[in-house]
Amino acid sequence: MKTEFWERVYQVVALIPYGRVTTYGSIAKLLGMASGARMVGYALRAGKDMDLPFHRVVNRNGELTGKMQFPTPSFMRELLEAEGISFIGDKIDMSLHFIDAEVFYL
DNA sequence: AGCATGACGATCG
DNA sequence: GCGATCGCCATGC
Repeated sequence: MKTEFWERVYQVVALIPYGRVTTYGSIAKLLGMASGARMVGYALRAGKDMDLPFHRVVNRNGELTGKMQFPTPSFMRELLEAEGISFIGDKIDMSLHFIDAEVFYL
């Protein structure tokens, strides 16, 4: 990786609990970039070849905005449903599965 | 150095 | 509730 910021993003993603999801903004804030949510997504895209649960990171609205980056657009959702995550239409039921990055990252 | 781009987020009409 | 806009800031050309 080129920046430490990216490494930290990966570390946080790796700690997301099974069956839970967090947001780009939450991670960005945790890393000191409250308004750098885009950078988080950028970092994930750059490291999509790593073994990390990127599918557990969604935008604030629970949308799988990164599904296009997976082999197939439906793959991301399949992984999430396999973890017991429920959907409302095409979005994740945030009230049940969202967990702020600050909660699990120590 | 300048400009366009992006797995976002908040606001506004 | 939805689309248009703007702000954010690292990357890449």
